[in-house]
Amino acid sequence: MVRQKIEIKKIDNLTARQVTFSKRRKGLFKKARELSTLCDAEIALIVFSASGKLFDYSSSSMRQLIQRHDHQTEKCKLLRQQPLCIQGSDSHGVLSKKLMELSIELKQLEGENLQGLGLPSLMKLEKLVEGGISRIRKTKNERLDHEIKKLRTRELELMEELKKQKSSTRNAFDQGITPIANCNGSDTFLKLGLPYSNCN
Amino acid sequence: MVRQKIEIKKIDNLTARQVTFSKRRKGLFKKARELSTLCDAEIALIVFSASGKLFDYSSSSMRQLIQRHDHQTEKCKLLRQQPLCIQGSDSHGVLSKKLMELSIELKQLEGENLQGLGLPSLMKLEKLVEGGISRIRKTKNERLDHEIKKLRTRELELMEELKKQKSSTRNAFDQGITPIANCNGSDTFLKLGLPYSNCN
DNA sequence: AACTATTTATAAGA
DNA sequence: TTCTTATAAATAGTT
Repeated sequence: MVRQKIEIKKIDNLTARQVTFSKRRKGLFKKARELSTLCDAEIALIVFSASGKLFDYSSSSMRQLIQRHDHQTEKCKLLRQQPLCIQGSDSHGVLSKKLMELSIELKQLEGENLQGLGLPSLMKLEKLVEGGISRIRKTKNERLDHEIKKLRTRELELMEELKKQKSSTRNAFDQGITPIANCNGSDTFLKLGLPYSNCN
Repeated sequence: MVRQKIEIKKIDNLTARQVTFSKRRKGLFKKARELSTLCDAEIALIVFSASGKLFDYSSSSMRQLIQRHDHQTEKCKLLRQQPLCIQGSDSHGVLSKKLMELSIELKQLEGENLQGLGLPSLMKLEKLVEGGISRIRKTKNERLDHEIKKLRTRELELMEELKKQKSSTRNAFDQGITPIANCNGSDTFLKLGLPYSNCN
């Protein structure tokens, strides 16, 4: 790319490779920071050198970004990382302390770091999370309900339009077509949200 | 950086910001790929646009890279156990920001403040919390198992002692008393932990 | 680590 | 969005 254009393949010479790694790594991190700043993007960048040294950057919280990535990638498995690492801090340690408490609580809600808890705490936690999931499901189902209603309305509109066309033109659509929106009860979506409390 | 040098701060104009995001993102990913190839480095790159769209790259397995990163960062866990080792001031509001992020996440895991979330996010959240509760239940049941085993052992010990006393003193405990520890199977606690995945 | 000739990236405009 | 192009930025090879 400079004195001479180079081919993008592994650099044979160790020294040259190390030098290039150092230069380009710096460039890459700079570009990442710039993109984040300019475009209000959230960025996480993890680089391991060939020798295993770690370099990383994240525009906000690395663990939050990774979690968000896991969510998006549908792989929200059990492989979650440690509670947030704090670099700076406030003078009275109040925020740090609060932050740590929250991190721990969060991990525990996700079912991690439970070893320090006794049976009573575990039962309380279970109740809390049960409440949470039922609210999440409720909201999800409201959203589903809304979507389905919208689709049914749209379907009826389209049927109406078809019918008009049919009566005015007597065209090939002259067969009987009925909307599915009225075929089953209005509660299909509720079946997706049966509480599981009776399964415990 | 071209027709005119630009300042690295958030681009005001939405359209310009989107265009720049698209261009620079492409450039960033290219640089990441090149660095990985040229220098035999392991790289993970996660980018969320301001509108929440995910773009990612990893030179090998994203999961492995993240795990490796977590492992390297594990020393943070030790820091966490000494809350007062942190001093200085939160001049940039970084802590406050993280605190807020965490609070929101926590609330959402508890099934609160869900209004801003779309259907896909809600489903992912539900999955996450389901994973959490199953881990909480598993730990709780292990704890219960342990408690029950201890109690049974203790009961048998007491019965043994009673029997000894009975045979030696022929006292008022001369009625038939049998331990309950052997009355039901050893798996009572397992019934509390039935997976609920078939209840959805 | 510094230099610098070139390549590459990209801001603005179309 | 995509292309064009002038110019800024990055960087390969050298010192």
